[in-house]
Amino acid sequence: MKCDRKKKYEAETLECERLRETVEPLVEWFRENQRDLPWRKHVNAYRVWISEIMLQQTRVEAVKSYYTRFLEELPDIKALAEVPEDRLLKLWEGLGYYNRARNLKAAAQQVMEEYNGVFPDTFEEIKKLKGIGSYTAGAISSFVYHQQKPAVDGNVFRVVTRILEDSDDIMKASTRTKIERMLEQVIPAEAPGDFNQGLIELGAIVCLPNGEPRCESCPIRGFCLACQDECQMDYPVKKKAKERRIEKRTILRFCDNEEIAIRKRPGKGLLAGLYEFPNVEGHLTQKEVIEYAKESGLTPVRVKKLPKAKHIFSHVEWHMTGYEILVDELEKEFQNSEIIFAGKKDLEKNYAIPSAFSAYL
DNA sequence: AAGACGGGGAG
DNA sequence: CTCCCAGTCTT
Repeated sequence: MKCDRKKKYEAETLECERLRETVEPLVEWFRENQRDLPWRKHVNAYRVWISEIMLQQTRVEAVKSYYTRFLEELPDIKALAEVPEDRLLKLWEGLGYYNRARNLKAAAQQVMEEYNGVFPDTFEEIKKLKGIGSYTAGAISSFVYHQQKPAVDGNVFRVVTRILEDSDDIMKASTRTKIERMLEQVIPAEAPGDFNQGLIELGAIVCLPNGEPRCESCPIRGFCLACQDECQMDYPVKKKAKERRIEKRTILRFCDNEEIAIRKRPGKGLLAGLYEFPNVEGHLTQKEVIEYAKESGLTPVRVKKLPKAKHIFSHVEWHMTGYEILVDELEKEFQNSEIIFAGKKDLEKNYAIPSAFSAYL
């Protein structure tokens, strides 16, 4: 009787053979049908790197304008390594997962110091850079340096699990490792980048995540088990996320006729380093808000209740209520050194405010 | 292995 | 509204 390990090995070998059949049609399809995207013109490591980081958890349409603006202002590694953090976060404002931006700068500094300003050209070296994990290292090393390394993102998970009717939970690290291991044996030496991008592009425009996939225009439907069995929607298998906790907060707009009070969030944690309106835990009453204002040294002229708002993060929900507290002369009255007074133009131009606060902006 | 970390689109 | 998307770092 065969041991378990051997059975698994043989199953994987068969799955590799199925995947191998998709290589040629997929590469050809990608070359014919790829979208015209800003980061696909004059390909180099810097441009691919920035685009891949921006594209993490973020849709192509949303990224386009950010990418163009980012590259105009920070056209190379040196410029990125030297950009002030507040300016960097302003360029990133609205994209979310702001640590991605901080990691970009840290990695740029790493490249300046450890690689003489030249982006490293092997998977192993690239992966050592801050913010670059298995996927992004695979993407850069295969798209730019033609290394035979897999780049498994959500699109690839979807495409591969459908081709193979693979029911492993894609949230498990072992599933990623397995798919990477299989793809590594399949990636063609002549076109590693086009094959990887073919899988990704197929997932983005044909093998769709929501709604019915467009199997009729899929170049590899003949090799797809899920398509044959019409069970595409059953893949990928993913364990349900746990429920979000709810946080009640009260947002406070302290303002006079010219300026409004903002403050910088802590350097770690949610929305780290971004700016916000002062806010407190819980839903305060008008009376409590006036009390809070007086404790801050203010003499409110008028207090107005603002509409409720909700903002959903991946792991927490903010249920917000707000007040506008009009003061005679904000800057003279406020006793708190952490508070910054910003005019309307100043706020728009110089401070990154996350969209969680947009209802009060 | 599990949790933290944003924001937006589709139905 | 509810569903979906899912890379990397930290713990």
